[in-house]
Amino acid sequence: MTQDISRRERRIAERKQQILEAAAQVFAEKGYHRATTKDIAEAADVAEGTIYNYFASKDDLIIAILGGLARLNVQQTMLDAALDQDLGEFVRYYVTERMRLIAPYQKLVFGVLPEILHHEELRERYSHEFVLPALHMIEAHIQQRVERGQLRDVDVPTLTRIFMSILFGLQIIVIAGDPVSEALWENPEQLAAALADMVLKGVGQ
Amino acid sequence: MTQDISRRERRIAERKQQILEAAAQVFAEKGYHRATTKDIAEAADVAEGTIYNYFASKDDLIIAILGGLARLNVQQTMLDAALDQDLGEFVRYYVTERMRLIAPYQKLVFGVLPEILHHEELRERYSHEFVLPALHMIEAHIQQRVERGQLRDVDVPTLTRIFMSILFGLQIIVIAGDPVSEALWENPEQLAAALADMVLKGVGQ
Amino acid sequence: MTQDISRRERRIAERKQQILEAAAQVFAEKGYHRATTKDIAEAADVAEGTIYNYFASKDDLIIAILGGLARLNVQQTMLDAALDQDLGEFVRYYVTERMRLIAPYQKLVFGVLPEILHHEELRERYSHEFVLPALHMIEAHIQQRVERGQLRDVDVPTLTRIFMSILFGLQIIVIAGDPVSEALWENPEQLAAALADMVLKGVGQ
Amino acid sequence: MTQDISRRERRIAERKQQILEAAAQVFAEKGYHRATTKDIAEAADVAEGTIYNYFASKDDLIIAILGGLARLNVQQTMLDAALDQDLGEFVRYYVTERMRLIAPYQKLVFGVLPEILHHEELRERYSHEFVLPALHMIEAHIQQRVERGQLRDVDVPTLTRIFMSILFGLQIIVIAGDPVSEALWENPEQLAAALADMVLKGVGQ
DNA sequence: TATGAATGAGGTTTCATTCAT
DNA sequence: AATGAATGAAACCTCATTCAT
Repeated sequence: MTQDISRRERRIAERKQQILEAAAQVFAEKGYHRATTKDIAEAADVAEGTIYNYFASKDDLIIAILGGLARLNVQQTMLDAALDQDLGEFVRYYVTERMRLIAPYQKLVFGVLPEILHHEELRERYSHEFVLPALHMIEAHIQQRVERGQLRDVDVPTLTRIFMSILFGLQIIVIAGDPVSEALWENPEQLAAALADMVLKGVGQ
Repeated sequence: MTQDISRRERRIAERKQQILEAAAQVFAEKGYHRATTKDIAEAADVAEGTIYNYFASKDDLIIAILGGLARLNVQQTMLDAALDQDLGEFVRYYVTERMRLIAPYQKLVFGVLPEILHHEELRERYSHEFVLPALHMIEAHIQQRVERGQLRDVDVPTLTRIFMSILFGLQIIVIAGDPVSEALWENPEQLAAALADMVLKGVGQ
Repeated sequence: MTQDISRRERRIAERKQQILEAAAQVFAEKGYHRATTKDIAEAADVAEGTIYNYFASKDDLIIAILGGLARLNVQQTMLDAALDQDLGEFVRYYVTERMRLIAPYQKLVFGVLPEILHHEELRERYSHEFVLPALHMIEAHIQQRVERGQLRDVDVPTLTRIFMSILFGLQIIVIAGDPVSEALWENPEQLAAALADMVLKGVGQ
Repeated sequence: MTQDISRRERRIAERKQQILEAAAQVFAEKGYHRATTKDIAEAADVAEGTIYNYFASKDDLIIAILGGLARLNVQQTMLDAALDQDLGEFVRYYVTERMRLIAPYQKLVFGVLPEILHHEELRERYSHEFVLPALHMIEAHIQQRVERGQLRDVDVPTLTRIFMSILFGLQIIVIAGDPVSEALWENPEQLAAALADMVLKGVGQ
């Protein structure tokens, strides 16, 4: 009996996931507004009406996708564990890890971003569940390293934003169609190494 | 007679501009797809039909806006003139200048970005008229400074992308709703100084 | 299961037919351009959007109607079977039959004719699926009768066109509002008899 | 003074004619509904607004064109003069003459026909000013020949309709795209001869 | 629960007509 | 009288959502 319920719940969860993945794929491909519920239904191999048995509306799909994205942030535990790596090693590790996690969702993010940004509630959620946690986690981590004397005396909040900006910004340049950035993006280790080198040592003579 | 023609041409140009600005404003506010031609007409204080006396379609409005954005890039002449500034001074100057130019168009850019990215022709244009020129100009400038021995031996294309990523990426974080980044964004000089400091000297001990 | 599919297919076919008949009626009544999709939807007693579940566009409705008209041509088998009738009997039979078939579609034809004639693809189809088959069938039939020595030595293609012109042309005069022609049109047998008499014997002294 | 007025009137008449011819040409080419007032203005080399200084509406253009068509009918005087020709000669003459007159207006007629047919007032006018006069004139003429004993005893009204149907109907077949009919249409004399031969002698053995 | 046809609000676009210049 | 930009009604069509099966 309890098992029946849990099996049922699992089936529901699976179906939700199936539809969600289809939606994510179609949003990534066409952008939110150009993606129709028909497209999504076809990609999920269900009928259009079925979508509405699992999600209240098309907007609801974005919200659910956003929830999935939130889980993409590098885990706090990983960061804690990484405290013992030296700074360069850590930067290389973090950049590589983050790119590995984010890369598959690049197009999706840009497919739904405008929708998120122009939708009060969604922007709040995106901000609080995805962007700010990532910022704060890395900010705290940097702060700890500063306290351990591994960085020279810089403004930690500013450094955090600059550091994260690189990762976010590179996505834009890649998507905008710069082949050099695309090549960088496809070699996470190499990029991570260059980034670590420049960020740590600076580029001045 | 010739005056009549030029007056007429000027009036047409002014009207185009009026509609374009209204469209830009509405796109910035609502995003391309949520912005209706009705909205644009109201913002421009003309009838809906009038839009089509000046632009062939709603898409055409984006194309025209994109054309306007292309003119936003820091001019080559500015860069050439800046070659004699020392490196730190230059970074501060460039960042400040670019932020000053781009800032008013931030929301607009994110309002139309998804449309651009999912529209073959538009993406090409955006890429070739806006993103790549900015990259190549600054890349050439950096290369010249490398040749003058002002930078240590770094990979110029990579440095260029990293540097520009910071500027593009910061926009995302600001728009995503991080108050710290917003504060940074609103003090271009301060941000420019911090950025120059970190980029040149690095953050390592 | 298979029954379900066939039932579904039948329902779809029926709905298509329902919409098509409504469109035909409205086109006949108002002409293609004055007929709006709203009119058609009302005549079919469905919502406007429903039309587009069955037809890709308003143009598509004409194409479908044209397909229906193509089936209106007197069948080849009928003509073959009629070879043994004597000439006068045959003319009377053919004229009667053709009028009976065409009459209900007169107004429809003239409602969509201009659209067809000014639309490259439609004109081709109308020509190849409706006009030319009718011409060629009757031409071949006449040729056979010539070979059987039932007609004096006339130019068969020319005779064919003249003969068919009478039928097509009478429609125009009827629609143009000549009461005498209308009376003729409403008594197919009488018209057929007169026509057969004149065509066979001529009107000269 | 009076001359001024008449000169002015002549200028107005000329301008009306210029616009009318442009409209006729565009209607013939595109059909009434696909022809825009912009098209007509361009073809007439005037501004769109100018059309409305001479015609009350787009519909008004059709009415005026119809008036021009009415003058196309073979003149009564010509028919009277032809009474002395023998029957075959007359048929050849009439057919040739009518084709010569009508041919240039074929496409125009089919461009505006549906509009005429679905417009109460226009259909009336087309009928009373163009179709019926032609029918009645030729009917009266045939009647006279019957009385002179040149035709065997046929029903004159019916013969008239059949005869005129050939001419109207051939237009349809030509426009519908039958190459044989097109060839016939382009050799009025030959067609007239064949027609006269068949109509007079019949095609039976 | 799954389906997919039906819905209709609302979008973009066209174009006959008006009217200030 | 001529112009052509402005107008806005109305057209065609799309698509998120509903609901009977």
